[in-house]
Amino acid sequence: SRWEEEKKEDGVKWMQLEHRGPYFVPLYEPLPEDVQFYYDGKPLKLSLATEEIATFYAKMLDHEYTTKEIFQNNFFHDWRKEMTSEEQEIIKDLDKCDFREIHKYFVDKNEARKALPKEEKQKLKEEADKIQEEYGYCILDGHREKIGNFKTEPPGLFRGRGEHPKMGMLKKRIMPEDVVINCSRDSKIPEPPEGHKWKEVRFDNTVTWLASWTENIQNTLKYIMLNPSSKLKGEKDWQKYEVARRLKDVVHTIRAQYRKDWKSKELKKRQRAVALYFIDKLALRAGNEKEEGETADTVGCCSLRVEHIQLHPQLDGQEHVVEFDFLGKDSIRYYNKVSVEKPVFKNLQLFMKNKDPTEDLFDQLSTTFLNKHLQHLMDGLTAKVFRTYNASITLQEQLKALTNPEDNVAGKLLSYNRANRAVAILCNHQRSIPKTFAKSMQVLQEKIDAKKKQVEEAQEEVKKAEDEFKDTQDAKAEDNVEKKKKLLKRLEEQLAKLNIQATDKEENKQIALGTSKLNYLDPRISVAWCKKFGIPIERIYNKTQREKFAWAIDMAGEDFEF
DNA sequence: GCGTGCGACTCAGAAAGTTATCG
DNA sequence: GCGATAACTTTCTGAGTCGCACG
Repeated sequence: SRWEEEKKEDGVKWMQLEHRGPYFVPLYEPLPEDVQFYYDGKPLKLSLATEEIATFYAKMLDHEYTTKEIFQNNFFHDWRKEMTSEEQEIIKDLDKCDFREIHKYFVDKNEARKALPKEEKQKLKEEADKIQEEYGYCILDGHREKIGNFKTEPPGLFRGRGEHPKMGMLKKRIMPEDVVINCSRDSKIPEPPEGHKWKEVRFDNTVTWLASWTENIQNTLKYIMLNPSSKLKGEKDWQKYEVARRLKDVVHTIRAQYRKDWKSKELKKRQRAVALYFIDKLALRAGNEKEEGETADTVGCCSLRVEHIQLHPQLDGQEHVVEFDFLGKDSIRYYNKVSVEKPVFKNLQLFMKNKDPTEDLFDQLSTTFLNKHLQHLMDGLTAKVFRTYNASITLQEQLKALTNPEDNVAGKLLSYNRANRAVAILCNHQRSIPKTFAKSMQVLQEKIDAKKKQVEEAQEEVKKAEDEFKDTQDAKAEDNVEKKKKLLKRLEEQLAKLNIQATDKEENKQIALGTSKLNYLDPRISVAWCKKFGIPIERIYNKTQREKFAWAIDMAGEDFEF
């Protein structure tokens, strides 16, 4: 297929890479003289560095998390470290700090920017476009490719997800001296900003990143990489789905194997087999171990603790029910009650016996051990492949089951969304209910009611016209009947469309469809579905998505099978 | 060997920004 | 046709997975 002709040596990702380096966010601009910080009720002029950090906090005053003790303590600790000794002498209590004037200054500034005249906004946009044009692209093997994130992250206060122990810590400004540049030896090497140097320039074509730096909160690397529309990323994406398709061929064998292993004499094997069952059936993530105290307390399959499940021999008329309740990736809650096969239930009872709630459910198991086993079952198989496989196969099955060829485009799109939704539910992709949800739902309902009324009126009009025609039998009255019927039909269609909209909206209020669409669903399934039912591809993929999935749009015919 | 830390990559939802829609 | 608002899109950057080097 399309990429096979230019196979590279193992591990080599490119032959040529040229770019401008990262775009550095603007330096701090001091506050105007009349915007003041107050300590213990009295104005206090801060040093530049101290003031900058104060503005980070001031900007966040509206956020609920600035009220959290951990956030405040982390912030105050890091802030004090950057103060002059004089400032340290004075500023000893965060409660005596008054950032409100600074806060107001930024709120006003924001509004002023929004209220700018059209021409001014246009000018700003052109400036942004120019930066994008200059820094937003690279040359990779002769092709101009879009970069995903070409700007350094601005300094600020760290806010992790959930109950993160490091929330409020100071995220430092990235300087050229922190940045490692990666490009090809013979390319035009990016110039560091005036008066600065790069930390390092290297020429490593076994990696895909263009620049990297170490962030100071978790002490981990951050990268500048290509946009999903790039050939490099697209090829990788395609590979991912090909691995998942290979799993389809062997999944039955693997399922038979883990069923057998439920009865293994080795406890470790049993744990692996039960964990794999969860990963397969419930699309759980692998669940690597994490360093305690460094991140929020979240788990995946292998790191589940006894406290995260409850066993019910009987529940709501079902047998062997496992009740899951834990925080997964991004501290999103996973709550599910699942009826499992009896040996699984018995094994879980065994694994939980004589354990504290805080102990590991699968105490013998690690993701490394699990993945070694999977690798042995199929080349390239890891825990996450099950998520991709089950997501994609579910979409395909749901589309088959839900699409009614008789439906109009809106009806078919509802079916598509429902199939997509089934996957999002499987993968537990949630979002917070939009703030305006209740209100906009009410508005929609009112529209529906109004439309219903119109339909009823139109029905009566039709009847009246028909009666008149019966009486008069003249051509004009006949025309009128047709006219009224046409109107009725149009109104009925509008009503149906509104009802579909309302259904879709309600079903979707807490479900995030984007993640599965972008990362788990083989796009060729969707492309094939569109072709088969004559749905324009633009109706399911926007411009960005079409760019990312160009390979699939190119490749898949209407008879593509995952 | 083998566990452990780290590097490189994918995946994640919130928030900001832009466009479409509606009265 | 205009302004408010909702819907959609883009940006942002944190949080996972997983392989491998290293001691």
